[in-house]
Amino acid sequence: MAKADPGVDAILDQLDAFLHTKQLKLTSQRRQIVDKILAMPRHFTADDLVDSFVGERPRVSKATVYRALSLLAEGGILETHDFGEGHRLFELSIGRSHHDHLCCTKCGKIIEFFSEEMEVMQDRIAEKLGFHATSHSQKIYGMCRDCWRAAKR
Amino acid sequence: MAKADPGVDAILDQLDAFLHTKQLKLTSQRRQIVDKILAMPRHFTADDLVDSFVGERPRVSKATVYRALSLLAEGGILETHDFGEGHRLFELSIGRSHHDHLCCTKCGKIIEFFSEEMEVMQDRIAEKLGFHATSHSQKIYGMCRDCWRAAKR
DNA sequence: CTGAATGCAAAGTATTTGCAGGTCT
DNA sequence: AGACCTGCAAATACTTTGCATTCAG
Repeated sequence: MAKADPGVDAILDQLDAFLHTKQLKLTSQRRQIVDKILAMPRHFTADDLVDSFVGERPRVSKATVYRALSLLAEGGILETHDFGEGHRLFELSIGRSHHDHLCCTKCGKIIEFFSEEMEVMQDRIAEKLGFHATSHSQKIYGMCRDCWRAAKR
Repeated sequence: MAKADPGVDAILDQLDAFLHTKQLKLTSQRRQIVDKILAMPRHFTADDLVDSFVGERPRVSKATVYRALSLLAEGGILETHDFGEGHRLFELSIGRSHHDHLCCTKCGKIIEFFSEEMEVMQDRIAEKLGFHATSHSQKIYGMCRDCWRAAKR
């Protein structure tokens, strides 16, 4: 299953390349994990991924999932987010352009956005402060349209 | 001790006001916690605060510290940050204007910055997406001047 | 073949909670 | 008096680790 998933090859290629640089191996479990990630919603937790293996034939253990997620993040295949809910969220970064997030504190909905102007401004600020920036994370918290409407009445 | 700390009264006032709105009480432990917070570095963890009570005469328990920190955050006296190290950092927000952070991924140093332009832009983005924004958090990760210099050679 | 990876369960962290007794207002 | 608070220890939630066995290159 998940044999024609768009991007699976590109991801495995990048993973393999990364693993080679660290003399690590592309195991069947790591392949399975990549497959599963493609079937996950945009943002998922380590536990979501672990759960997706319950009752599977070649089961992958929790420890392996956690270890793989760290590697994937280190290799730039996944990005991690912390929306302050006590656990990390992962998001596939390959084939997706950089973006930031609006988080509804009421219903938990997450909306993505991107602003070139903002990116430029961030670089300028970092530079001015003698900082060599490599990434950034920006979150705007509040209420989405629906929750706001519901709260106002 | 900590009797002439600048701001302690302002903070206790705001805390007391907040507690009243929720019919809660300003206990001696909560006062002690506020005192200790004033003696903490800019960013501190719940555990730092718990530790600051070891061997004190009227000791304050871990549970109480955690409960108080939640209240203080809820009342807008503290702000919480998550720099992805597995624990929350707290920061006094009273008497301090809003700001964002540059985080050095090498040495852990945190530099604050503020940009009016950026604030305006964030509001504009939220509005355009039908979002009622209440706060935001922006972090730029990278290397500070010193670490960058050390890494280049 | 050999170093790396896996599964399992146990160990850690960080934080929360139940409860009996103590304390503000 | 009565609602709220506290300390304690036990419970949670998430993540990491030790170790014997299995596997990829």
